Amino acid sequence: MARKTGSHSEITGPRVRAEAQRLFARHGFAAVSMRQIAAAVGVQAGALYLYTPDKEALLFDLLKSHMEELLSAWAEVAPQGEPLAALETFVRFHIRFNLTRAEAVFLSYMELRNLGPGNFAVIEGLRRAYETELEKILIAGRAAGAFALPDTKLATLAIIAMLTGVNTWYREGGRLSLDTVEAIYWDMVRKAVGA
Amino acid sequence: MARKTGSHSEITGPRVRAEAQRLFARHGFAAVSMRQIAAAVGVQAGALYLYTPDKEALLFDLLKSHMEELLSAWAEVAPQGEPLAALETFVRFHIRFNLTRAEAVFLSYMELRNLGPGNFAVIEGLRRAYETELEKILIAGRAAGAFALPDTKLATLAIIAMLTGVNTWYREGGRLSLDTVEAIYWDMVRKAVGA
DNA sequence: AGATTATCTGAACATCTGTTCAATATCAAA
DNA sequence: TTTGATATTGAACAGATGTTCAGATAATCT
Repeated sequence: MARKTGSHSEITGPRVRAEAQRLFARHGFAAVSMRQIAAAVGVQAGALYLYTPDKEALLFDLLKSHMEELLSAWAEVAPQGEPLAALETFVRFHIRFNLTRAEAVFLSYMELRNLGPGNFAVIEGLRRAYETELEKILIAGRAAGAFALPDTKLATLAIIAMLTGVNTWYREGGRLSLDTVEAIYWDMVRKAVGA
Repeated sequence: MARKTGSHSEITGPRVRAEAQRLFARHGFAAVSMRQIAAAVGVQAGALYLYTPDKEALLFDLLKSHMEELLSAWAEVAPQGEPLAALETFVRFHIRFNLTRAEAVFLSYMELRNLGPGNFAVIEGLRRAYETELEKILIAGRAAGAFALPDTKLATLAIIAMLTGVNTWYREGGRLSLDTVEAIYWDMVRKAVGA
């Protein structure tokens, strides 16, 4: 047996990444073997190396793609107007976007330590770029007198931590609708920044 | 070679737990082998099984001890008075306590998935008990008209996520003193709850 | 001093690890 | 229909994995 009927790299490649993301998120990077990923895809372990040079590169690829999609999704939505409206847009965007990609978000927070120094720096840079997007809003709002904040850097990290926390408990069909959750968090953030 | 001079279970036992915690936090539970832990303690792998029935039990022990110490440390500090003061006490306690035990906190958030269902339920129960401590304050404050909160459960989770986030960036000797950080976070929390 | 208990070694177990590669079957183009 | 590129297998590699246990040494008790 060798090449399988109907085999195409445009199909197998994405499936490898998808199964790897699912398994890494569920069990952790180190706890998942290449053979488990291969089995989930329906292929032998050796075939994975047509799609990644090694295991760490597979993780890095997932994290990098996620962060880039996060940044470009924000770029499409990012408002230019008044800081208060911009902050509300950010809060709702962050909650909604992260909930649709819970696995990738989980990985981005939990598996950074499995990256080598170079790869780590790349992901950290992308994360910092995202944080800067929020801080720009806070700085503008403070300059305009709309927000009362002792420290915009800390406020940035505090708000992002608070919003990302939604991922740990929100389940579709639960007690509160996504819209309600967004509204409640926006209410708390708005008050926290003194607006 | 067999028993070593000066060997005592009261010394080796704690060292096993300490090194395991250090290594698990640094590299992740699945990525650390029993032989690595043993080497860090200065002992052969087989000797670890005098102190734990298996690897998962070692992790469970660390998580359970941490959560119990967290709860009992809070019990010693927990104020009875007015909700606003109680909330400030909680905020400062959470930040300060968690920073002194960064490794254990990290483990408690990251390695839960490596526990079997029974052990998982125990830790989750302890975590919920801690969350309830905060929610009790929020409920009392809302009843007294001191806080304006649409949902105390969400506020509980939001506040804890925000405060725990400090662990990801705070470093001793950094830009801000611990006192300043506490004050800034307390300012944001106080405003967020509408007080 | 001798007997008992506590602590640790070192080898062994079966199985799993990431990765490489020659062989082979299918696909797409000429 | 032949040809070359593409996708996959399956075996192999050297080493690591969690765990057990008989044997050996040190500490402690009588």
